[in-house]
Amino acid sequence: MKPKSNIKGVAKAAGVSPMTVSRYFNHPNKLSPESLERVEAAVKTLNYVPNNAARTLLRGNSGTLAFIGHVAHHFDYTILRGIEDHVYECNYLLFLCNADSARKKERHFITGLLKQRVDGIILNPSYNRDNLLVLAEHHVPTVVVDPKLPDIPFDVVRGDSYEAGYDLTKTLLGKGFKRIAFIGGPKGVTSLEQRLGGYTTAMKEASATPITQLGDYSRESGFNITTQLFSSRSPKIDCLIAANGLVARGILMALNTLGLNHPNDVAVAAFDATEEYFGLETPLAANMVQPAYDLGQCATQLLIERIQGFDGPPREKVLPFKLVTF
Amino acid sequence: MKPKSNIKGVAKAAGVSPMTVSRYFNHPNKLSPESLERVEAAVKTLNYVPNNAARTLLRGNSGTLAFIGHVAHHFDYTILRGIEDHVYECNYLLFLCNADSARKKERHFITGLLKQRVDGIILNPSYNRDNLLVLAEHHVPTVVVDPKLPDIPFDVVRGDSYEAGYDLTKTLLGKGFKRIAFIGGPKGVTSLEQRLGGYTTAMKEASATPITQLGDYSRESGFNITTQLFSSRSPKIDCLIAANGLVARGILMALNTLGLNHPNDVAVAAFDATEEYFGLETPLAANMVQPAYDLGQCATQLLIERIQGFDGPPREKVLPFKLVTF
DNA sequence: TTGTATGCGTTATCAA
DNA sequence: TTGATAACGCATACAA
Repeated sequence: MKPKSNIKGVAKAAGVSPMTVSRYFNHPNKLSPESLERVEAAVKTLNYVPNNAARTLLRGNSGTLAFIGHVAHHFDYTILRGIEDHVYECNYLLFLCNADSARKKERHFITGLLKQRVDGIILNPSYNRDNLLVLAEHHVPTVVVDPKLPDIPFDVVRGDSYEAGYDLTKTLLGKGFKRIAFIGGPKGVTSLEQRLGGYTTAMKEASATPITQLGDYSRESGFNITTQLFSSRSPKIDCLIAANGLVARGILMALNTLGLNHPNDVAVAAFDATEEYFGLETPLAANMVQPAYDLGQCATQLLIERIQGFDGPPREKVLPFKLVTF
Repeated sequence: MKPKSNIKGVAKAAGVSPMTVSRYFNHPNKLSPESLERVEAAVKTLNYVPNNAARTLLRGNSGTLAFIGHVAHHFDYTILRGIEDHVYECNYLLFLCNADSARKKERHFITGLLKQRVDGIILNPSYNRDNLLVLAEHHVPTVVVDPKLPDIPFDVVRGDSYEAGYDLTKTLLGKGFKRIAFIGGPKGVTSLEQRLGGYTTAMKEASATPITQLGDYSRESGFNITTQLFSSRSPKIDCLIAANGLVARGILMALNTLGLNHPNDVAVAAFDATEEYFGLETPLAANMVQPAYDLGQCATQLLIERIQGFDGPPREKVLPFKLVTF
């Protein structure tokens, strides 16, 4: 019968006490060279891997983090990559929890993660305040990226949506466009309202009339709104701002169908239109992009500070958008 | 001093024994209605959440699965979604381990997951046989999706690449194309070699000469190969098969630069060109797509069967591609 | 249906 | 530098 692959078995094989083996993994510098060597050999022959469950039980933390969100667009995945890379550097493992913006699914994940004694959570879109409260009650360090709701009792990382809306509109006005419409995106979502605010302000400053047609973030939304917009009235609209890349795609399809040419008849600009969405033939008039990867990295950074004991009031990191061309 | 939020504290608050609380979570049907109610109340007031670490320690399994891979393209992410959804249904939590095809990173994740006593692993591209052996040594149930290497001692799920290559080529020949070239994709990778095999066979059956220019899966690869191909000689090539969506994009860019028109001068077809990569203006001549989501689901299914005790020899599931148009 | 005793693998604490 | 002991929270086996 071969010895069990636990700390005791290794200790016996190495001729030392279990504590020495434990120290081999946790404070190897506190061991004599001889002990070090003997334990190393025993570990190798027994193929021993420490059992994190025992450690978690004892210490109350598991060495794991989690991302709860709704990875639907390329933008979300880029945030996730930023998180992943930083999590990796900090030697944690990451749970991926795609809650699909469904309250029940999100709750399911939260419960599961609490059971696992996850050390911290990065939360992307959540429209549900009560799920956030559960996290607060259990004192799980939590950081929210790109929040959909205002007044959240956690650290928050987001893009500067107001400024982005303002700057994008200014840019377009500067290019000579006069009748600029804002298309798509869900009503009531903080970041979108802020972009809209920036757009509206910039338009008014230019004595232009804001034209907004909200919807959601889908291609269909862009397609339908555009189709309606150009068939109901005979608008003098010369530029459309898409709420995101998918909406832009829908807009382009609609213009195509309508026999209108981008950029000659109507120019299309967008927020967060990532490289993957656009071909060579139709560069956008302008494209204001959130630093998605940085958002992820920054969120992870804040989270780890919390885990390491930072106990100040909720922080808010606001990162600037970038004007991107391709 | 408030009672600790463990099974004992709940037991005391509910006036029952710890075992009754344990049963409340694991075999609630074996409790009297009264006990059930009292425990439920105590759990609620104490905000108690079971500690999975203790359970893992006792049972040896953690209720977690992991995906190790390299999520770079939309295709990979679709596989991941298939995995995620099935994992969710089966009530596991999923670790996301983006190893970026780096041997060292992959090994790091494997070690970490072993420590966590992960119940099973789904492995995507791995070019490293020794990492696979580590998994085998530790008897972690493992399933490989879309393997890059042949002869792997685990369950495997993959697309029928040979048939896909054959069928796609036949389709194009059937459309009247004669001089069809195969562009991009890395040499030595099983699935690509198989596509190539199918392509070659179909070409030979039609008494046509195969023309292949491998590279990798990047847009640059498609761009460069195409540029070279059409400047070095004056080919009578009338159709290009791109190894994937990014390569196709590169090809289209190159043709554009060369002043050649798709589909009139040279038609472009592809494998795995997903919706996101293409606009309205340039539908592909043909597009042979792996059922990525299904691959993920199937892999998860096989994995869970292994976890539940299935102990047969390695299985291989081969799913058919689909011819997709948009 | 309920309860008691025991042990899972590890590490904090204290002692040597 | 090393070791003995106890404790982390839970569920299995058994007893009542």
